[in-house]
Amino acid sequence: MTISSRYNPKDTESKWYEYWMEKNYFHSEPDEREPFTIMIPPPNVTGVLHMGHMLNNSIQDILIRRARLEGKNACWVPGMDHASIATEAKVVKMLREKGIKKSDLSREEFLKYAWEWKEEYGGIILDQLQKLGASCDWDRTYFTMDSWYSKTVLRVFVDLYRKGKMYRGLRMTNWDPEAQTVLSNEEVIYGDENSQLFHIRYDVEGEEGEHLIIATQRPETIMADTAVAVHPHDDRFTHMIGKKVIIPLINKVIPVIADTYVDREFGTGALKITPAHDPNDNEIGERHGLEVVDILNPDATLNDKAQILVGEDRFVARKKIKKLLEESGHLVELEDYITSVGRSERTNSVVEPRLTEQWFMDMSEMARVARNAVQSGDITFYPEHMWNMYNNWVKEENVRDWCISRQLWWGQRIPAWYYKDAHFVAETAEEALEEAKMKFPEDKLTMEDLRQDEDVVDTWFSSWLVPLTTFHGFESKEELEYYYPTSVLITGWDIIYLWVARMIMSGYEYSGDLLGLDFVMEKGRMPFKDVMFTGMVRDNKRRKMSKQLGNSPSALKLIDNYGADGVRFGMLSSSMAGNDIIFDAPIDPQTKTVKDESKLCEQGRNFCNKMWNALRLIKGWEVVEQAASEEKRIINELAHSWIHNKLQKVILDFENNLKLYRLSDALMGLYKFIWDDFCSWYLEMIKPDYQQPIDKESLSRTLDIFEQLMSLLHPFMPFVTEEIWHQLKDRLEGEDCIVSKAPKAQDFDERLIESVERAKTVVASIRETRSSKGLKMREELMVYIHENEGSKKLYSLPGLKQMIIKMATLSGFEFTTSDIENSVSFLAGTEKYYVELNIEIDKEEECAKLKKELEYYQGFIKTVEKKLGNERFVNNAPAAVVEKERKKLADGEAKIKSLEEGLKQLGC
RNA sequence: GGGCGAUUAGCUCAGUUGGUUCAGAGCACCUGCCUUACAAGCAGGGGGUCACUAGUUCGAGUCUAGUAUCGCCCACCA
Repeated sequence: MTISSRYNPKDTESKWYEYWMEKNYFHSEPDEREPFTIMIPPPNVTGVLHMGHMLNNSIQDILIRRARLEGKNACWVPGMDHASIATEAKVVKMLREKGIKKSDLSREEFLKYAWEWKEEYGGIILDQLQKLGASCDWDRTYFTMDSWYSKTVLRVFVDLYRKGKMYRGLRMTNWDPEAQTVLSNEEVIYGDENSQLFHIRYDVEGEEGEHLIIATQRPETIMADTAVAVHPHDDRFTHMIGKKVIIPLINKVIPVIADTYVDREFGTGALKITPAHDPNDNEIGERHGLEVVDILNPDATLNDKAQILVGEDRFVARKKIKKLLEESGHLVELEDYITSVGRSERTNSVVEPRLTEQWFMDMSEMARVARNAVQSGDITFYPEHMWNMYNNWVKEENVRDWCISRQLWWGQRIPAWYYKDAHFVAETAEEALEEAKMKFPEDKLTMEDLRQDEDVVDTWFSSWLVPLTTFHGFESKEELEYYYPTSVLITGWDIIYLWVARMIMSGYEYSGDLLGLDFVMEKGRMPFKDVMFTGMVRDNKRRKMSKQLGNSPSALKLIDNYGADGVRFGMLSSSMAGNDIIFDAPIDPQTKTVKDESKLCEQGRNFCNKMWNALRLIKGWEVVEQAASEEKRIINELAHSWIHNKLQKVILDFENNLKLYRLSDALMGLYKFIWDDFCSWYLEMIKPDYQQPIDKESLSRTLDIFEQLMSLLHPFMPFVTEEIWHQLKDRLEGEDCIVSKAPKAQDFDERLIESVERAKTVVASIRETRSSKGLKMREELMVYIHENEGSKKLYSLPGLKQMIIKMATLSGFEFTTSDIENSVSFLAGTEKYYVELNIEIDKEEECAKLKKELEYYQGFIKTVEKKLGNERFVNNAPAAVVEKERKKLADGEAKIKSLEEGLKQLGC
């Protein structure tokens, strides 16, 4: 049988994924085991797999698979977000390409198209996640507009309304005068445009010659001014505060007020306040109780409240008013100015800030609770410093009420119905009608009399319920009781407020009762125990990877090139919790596009190959009962107890790293152990001579170790480990790596590990000597070690000597009490070794080498002596630290002595 | 403007509670190897004033303050 020297990820990965699915290993049902639950941050239904998803979902898969190997009941719930804005935009675009305008469609017709689009194109990303190896419980896949999900969303809306947390209010929104609709922030595109700053004189009422000059870009709105503001500490204007000024042309009298919002450096230092037509002015107006005068019609022409230029378009009015102001002598100066202007993504017309009625949610109480949840330690953030960012969002002075309405069709329609001036909030139209009938008994209302709110709720108003909702609608309360709270949330810190904070709020607001479950959860109300934040994936210029910039390699092509395991390794090997990761994909110099290549992923692919070849080596051995010789037996014995003990140490580190979500460190620890210790040292130690068999015992121990390594590594690199797992031994039904028992750290013998590590440095030094003298690897050498108490003790460990002979290709390794002629010496620890050479030794070179080393140690003990000579150090430092320094001194002195002897012997 | 973070080798990053020869890993680079699992490999090697300045301390990559540079999030520029 021949196995290829290259591991083939392509066939292997699809084979095992199908196998796992067949065996239903990803599916979870409540049972007596401890649950381990993760909710996927639901990707947009329009999304395609990108680097950020790969990082985020690799991490989730690692934690889920690890939990499975620890014997927990692992449940990873996948889902999709309906993403109202993104999806609606996609559908509108698709319709436009077909020649259909959204405005020609009824709401129902449009939604029909949208659902068709969703069914056909939506959710590609979930298939792509499978390529990555994601072990989600696909039977539980949800969509935030599934009917049962929407039902919960509406129920929450109604409940909050009844608790008095939902209210209608005026808010500055972005108005598209051409489409005559409100736009969401995301639909407004800002860009710098040339403009003019008008300096206009406002005369003070009743004081001849006194005036203020304000600066504005929008002179056509002066008729809507209800105040002029200056900075309270601006010496130029303090005497004006409280006086009245006259708006030119219409001669309306308005007050001069003081507000710190005004920037003294900008313009003239005096700001006209137009609460109806500017968001900031609106806020200032609220602070000072100013009147709101709206002078614009929905189509952005001036209405009769403007008094002049009525019926003119806003931009026509601007030109005309310029002339009027010039004529009346109020236009003092005209300054060219560049300003950022928001335009509608849909019509490209300049967006007009406009006050409209919206639904709001009162956040003050919820924010307080959410703040406490993290502060009190109910929920832990990794890394910890994310608390600062979180706190900045939820602290009292920064919390703003949440504007829930969105002027879109795709989403949960706001469950509010209007009749006359009243509104009725209910889960169904029928209930709303009942309420309306009660209020207006004499009107004989029917459904046709009620008008439902046209808007839908913010997408986050559905996704903030993910942990609470997704276990409902499938089964019963047992599910929620069993899986909730979820174990950990993995998400990017960019949505810490939009999503994380709000899920915490909803978690504390609701227990099972709201969801139609007649119990209150006992385990706690938080939606998750830990939150692990991942960083953003950036390019080598530190820009966020995005489609628009074209700076991201294709996720799927990377998987094609390196295998999912290779890519997972690449993503994880450099990503500390919460830190951004720089993913350096090379640029093709000719096409200037990003290549689907990566050094990190290459390293992952090579790692797969390394393990694959270790497998090939082992599989190639013939087996016999007994070791070939006593010498071999003794080496194998040592090799095994060393690797076994060191493995325990590595597992201990691994477990600790996982506990703290230090996944990179956990992975790299295994990587180094497998590559260096297991492959380079252990396998070389026990490897039989060419075409010789191995003894049964050694082989079975080796297979056990290898098997344990696969089980440990499995969460990070699921495919290659499952493949090797099955190649190692004949497996029974259900005996698969994915459901194996991960080994737990046991006690280990630190001194044994140390002794072998020391021997490894001896081997390295001999190899270095060989290399520097230009000797061939296969040429056998004789090595002596100076006999003393320390060396005798070290080499009393059976097999150590034999191991060095084998690993360093020696003809012999003996104790000596005298110096060896014609040899090169080196120190390992405090022991002195001689490598006997059959060639002439360059004495000068040797001398120089020894002298350099001597100098180093002399300098070294000098600093140690200085430290120990410092009374304050000896008195203040812990005894253990002082003791260590003493040992350093003694060791250093011994080395110096030995080096000096060597120099003397060489005669230099 | 408000907030958060970063600066350690050519590149990407570790360095946990201040204390072993603590200055580290991977990649890249240099030298030598087609040695019998792996050239996607093996064996060796060079390379850093830990951004700067001051302070605390017996002792600072690690703690404090300030400076510089960079990055991000949010709000916005009349």
